[in-house]
Amino acid sequence: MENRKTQILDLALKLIREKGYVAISYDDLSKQLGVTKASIHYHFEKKEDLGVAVTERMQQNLENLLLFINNSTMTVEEKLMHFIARQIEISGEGICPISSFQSDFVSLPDIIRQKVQEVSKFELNVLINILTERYNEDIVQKSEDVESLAYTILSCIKGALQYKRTLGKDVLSQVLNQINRLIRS
Amino acid sequence: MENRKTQILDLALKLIREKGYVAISYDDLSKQLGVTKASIHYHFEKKEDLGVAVTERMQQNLENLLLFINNSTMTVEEKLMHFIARQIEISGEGICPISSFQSDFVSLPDIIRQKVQEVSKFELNVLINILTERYNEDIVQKSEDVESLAYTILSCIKGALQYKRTLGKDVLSQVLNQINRLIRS
DNA sequence: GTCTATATCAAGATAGAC
DNA sequence: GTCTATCTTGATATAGAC
Repeated sequence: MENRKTQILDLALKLIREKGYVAISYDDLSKQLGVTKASIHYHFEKKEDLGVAVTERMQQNLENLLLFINNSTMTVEEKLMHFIARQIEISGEGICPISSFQSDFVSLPDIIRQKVQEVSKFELNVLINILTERYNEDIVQKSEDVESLAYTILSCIKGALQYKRTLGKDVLSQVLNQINRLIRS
Repeated sequence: MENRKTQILDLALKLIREKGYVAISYDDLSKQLGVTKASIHYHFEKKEDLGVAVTERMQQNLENLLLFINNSTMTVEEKLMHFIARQIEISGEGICPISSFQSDFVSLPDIIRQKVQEVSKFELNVLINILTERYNEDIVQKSEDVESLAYTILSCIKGALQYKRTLGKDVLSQVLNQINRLIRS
């Protein structure tokens, strides 16, 4: 069943956002799906394989987002807000999966580490593209400024999603206001 | 030996920054210190006890920082930069221990979760104090603005420390530039 | 493709000697 | 205060039946 494989992947991604890659087990997955551990091992022989598949799903999600944004009639600012909204929306009760992998980074197998770096760079580039378009319309800025702005926006969002856990939900909306200040000034 | 206890605590804090609370084991600690697991269990009967002790150490570190800042002759901007520099300096090869606990949050025992929330709130207040002083000197701003600025600076720094792992070391300096923009505008 | 059963290993934890 | 030895549990992983 190709469907089951996707189902496992979806759940794994959700649990990684909630508990992290190191903390999730085949037992967690199997119980929540009502199948046995062995069944999951059939689809993803080793945990590493599951981890790699998850990063590929993340990459895919970002590519879909990029396509959607590029084919839309949104203004550049709307695109940026859409990008940010997606990050928040996807996270649900958890944090961004990239943050999750970053926290577990030294415990990850090499292959997963490489994949996470790839996804992370791709995500940065998606944001840089959006911001570059924005700055071409208005004030022309040095490309380094756009890059550092992209770094900052990503750091802010991901950091805020984590602070939500210890400081409460309103962290995000407040941080969004400050991001808007950065973009407009 | 009271010294051994501190030694364990120091190492635990370091390893939590590098690998996270869930990922570290009494085996890691004992091997690196050249003692047995049982010896560590003597000082911290359960892993939970070690986790709590680590959060108390974090709280202590923040209190020391606050004292140092309040008793110094630094300008407010220098205080802020000192605050940020400390966060970075402490992290070493890892991320901020608060971020680390936030990532592991749902896997933590209740007591540790509470402690982490306390430390997190205290850290926020230290930063708010610094910023409030700053804004009293210059433009008077609404207190909510100071709070949201504090949220944002914390999120930025912690997020950037994590992105360092996937995007490289220069993330931090670039983010710092943007934080300066936020403070001055 | 999913199951039962089992092997293997590491982790948290405890008992008791020194 | 540190040690050896041991228990228990949970996790990754594999073999083989259905």
